[in-house]
Amino acid sequence: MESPRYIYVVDMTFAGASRVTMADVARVAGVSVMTVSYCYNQPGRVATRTRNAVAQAAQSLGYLGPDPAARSLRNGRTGSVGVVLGEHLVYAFDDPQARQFLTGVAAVCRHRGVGMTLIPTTTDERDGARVRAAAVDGFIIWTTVDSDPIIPAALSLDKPVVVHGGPDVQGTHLVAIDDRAAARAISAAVFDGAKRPAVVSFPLNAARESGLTPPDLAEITFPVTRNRLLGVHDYCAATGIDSTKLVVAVTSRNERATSRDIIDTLLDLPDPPDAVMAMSDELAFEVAAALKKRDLSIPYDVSISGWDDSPGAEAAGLTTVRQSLFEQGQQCARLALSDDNMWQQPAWQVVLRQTTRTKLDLQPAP
Amino acid sequence: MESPRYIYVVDMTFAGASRVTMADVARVAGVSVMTVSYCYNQPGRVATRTRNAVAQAAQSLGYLGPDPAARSLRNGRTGSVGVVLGEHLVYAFDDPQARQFLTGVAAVCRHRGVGMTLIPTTTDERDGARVRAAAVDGFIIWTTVDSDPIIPAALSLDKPVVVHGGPDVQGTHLVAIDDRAAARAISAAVFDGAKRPAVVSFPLNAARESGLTPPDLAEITFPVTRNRLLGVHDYCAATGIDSTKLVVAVTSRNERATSRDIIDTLLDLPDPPDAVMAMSDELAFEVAAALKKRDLSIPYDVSISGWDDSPGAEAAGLTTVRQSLFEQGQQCARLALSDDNMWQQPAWQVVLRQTTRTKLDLQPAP
DNA sequence: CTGTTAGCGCCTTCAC
DNA sequence: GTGAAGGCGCTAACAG
Repeated sequence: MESPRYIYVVDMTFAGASRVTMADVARVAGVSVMTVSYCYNQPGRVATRTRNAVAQAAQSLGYLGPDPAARSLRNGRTGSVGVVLGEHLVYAFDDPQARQFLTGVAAVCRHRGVGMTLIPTTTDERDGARVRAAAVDGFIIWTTVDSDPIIPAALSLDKPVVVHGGPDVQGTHLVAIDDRAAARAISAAVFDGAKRPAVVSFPLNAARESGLTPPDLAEITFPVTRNRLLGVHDYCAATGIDSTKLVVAVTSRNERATSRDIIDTLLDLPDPPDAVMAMSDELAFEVAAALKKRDLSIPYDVSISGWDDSPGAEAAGLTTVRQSLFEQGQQCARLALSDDNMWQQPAWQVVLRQTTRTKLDLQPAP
Repeated sequence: MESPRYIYVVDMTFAGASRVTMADVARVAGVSVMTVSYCYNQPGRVATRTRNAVAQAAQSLGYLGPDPAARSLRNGRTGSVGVVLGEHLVYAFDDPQARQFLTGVAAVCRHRGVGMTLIPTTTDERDGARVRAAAVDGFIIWTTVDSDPIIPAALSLDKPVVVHGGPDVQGTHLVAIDDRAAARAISAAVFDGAKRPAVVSFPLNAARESGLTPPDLAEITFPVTRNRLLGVHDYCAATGIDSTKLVVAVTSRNERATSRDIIDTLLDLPDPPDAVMAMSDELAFEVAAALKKRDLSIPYDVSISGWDDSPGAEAAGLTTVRQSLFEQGQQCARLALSDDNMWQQPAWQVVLRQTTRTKLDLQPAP
């Protein structure tokens, strides 16, 4: 003997509602199906009396409006933007950058009354299918590797595809600051006068191996990481630093606990750095904590810089690259909803505070 | 003159793909439409040769798999769970509790390969329509007020509805700890020996007015807030404390910065509290900071307790109610996907640390 | 293992 | 201001 899975409110307004269709409402109201459809989609077109009759019929039957699946089959819109966070999904809510970005996306979605669908991926070959099977009107892809197959998969659907961070693929919109220029500028702030510059870097590629790597640009497939390292090299080239001597500590994740080991390794080198450019404020905070533990002063023994100017950077006096992930999230959402043709590259700015020694003015050229 | 909105990869595999249907593939492969459908949905059922022929036809036409809208119109499933965070949506990613919860939901979704659709609401009368218009297989509703209309709206669709926190509505699944019992237990820990107990509370209702309110239970429509205050009253009743003398500082949001003013007001009362039960660890941290600013010692001048045992509580030595929002998120997701009939109420536990003076054993009865 | 039939619930198109 | 026809792309149910 089976018992019902759910117990419904007895009110007939709601019972079994999902099986009621426009046709039922039309029959009860004594009008055609089209009239019911108009009542929901172009109410101005329907006579007030008719509209009331339809409303009453709908109410008495517990009809609750057009079915979303049928509607989107018919008109091709789903009312949701897809957001692909990659393997990242499960810890996206812990990453301050991803959070600010998602908040920006959410703000636009809420304003427009559209949903945001987080699409899970797992780095296996079924990801393309999952992306294509998502009922969304456009895609936002959180920073990924150069030839991530989900990008062509998303592109194949004839819907807007917006990539945040990178890579820059033909047919997509790229929303990202000029990481290379910003890296060059922040290098000037943090490496000014340094003898032994070092970088604490995001992962190089999907393998996410941590290590003290000499920067082999060829194996870097995360565009953000690559562009920032290129910017550092630009600075080295311009100032006569031998960039092959640059130490790059690569973390496997943008998270303090995860990066602790490699940062310790970096600071305990026989010839430890006297200036550290970190690719995020989080990582910079961890470097600062590690320096404090070693009784090294910032910026006199070691100057450090972060990236993002996240909440907390100001209080910590951290020199950093300011950018608004929130605004970038908003921009991505607008582009994914085809609601913004006025593309402009997001702004960035070097914010000089107390963790670096330089007094130079390091803003980007206008 | 119009220029094309997107530039597509020239590869014909992808161009204009979205207009290719199963019928086209069937024609080219020389089979029926059903066979193509089987190839995608029950490949084991199709002969290898046929399957290859279909795959080749699909490839040559640039067919990329079944259209999600058509598929869900037909079979009634969408492959996504809806999550309603209320007005909360835009700052949900800042709230540590909501984040842990969402991470739990995301973990299950990723495992099952289903998406999670965040449904925006704005507290206007169109919310019901927005909820119903979401193409999802089930709803998860983040803690809300007693008679939030989105609950009947979601219920009317004949899909599983899971409410986290509260309210407990017939026909929905409720996932929440026994807040009342837990509040009584944590009260025993934090108020033990106190002369002037106080509570720093979540909002009472959707108005979210901050204030130093005498606890009028009738106006409280957030079940979580109500249950926790009831638990405090239970404790008062059992120990002979006059609960009308209990001071309740109500915050408008579970966030440190927002709650600062009311906490200052509370601590600067002519007769300030000597024990504070806060409804979250965040709020407790803010209380601790405010006490420190006043050079009051914890727990000797003032004992305090938090709620959730979030990361950070242990390091701070905070006495708190431990619960796993992550597991609760997982449970909600499973229920929303009709994948879990083994419902059991989530566990909680009082964790005694250094911010309270009591040494009693305060675990829940088995 | 493959095909036929019959819609899913709605909205575009075109008539009146 | 309203209605009739037709089909969006797919799959459940049932043959064979």
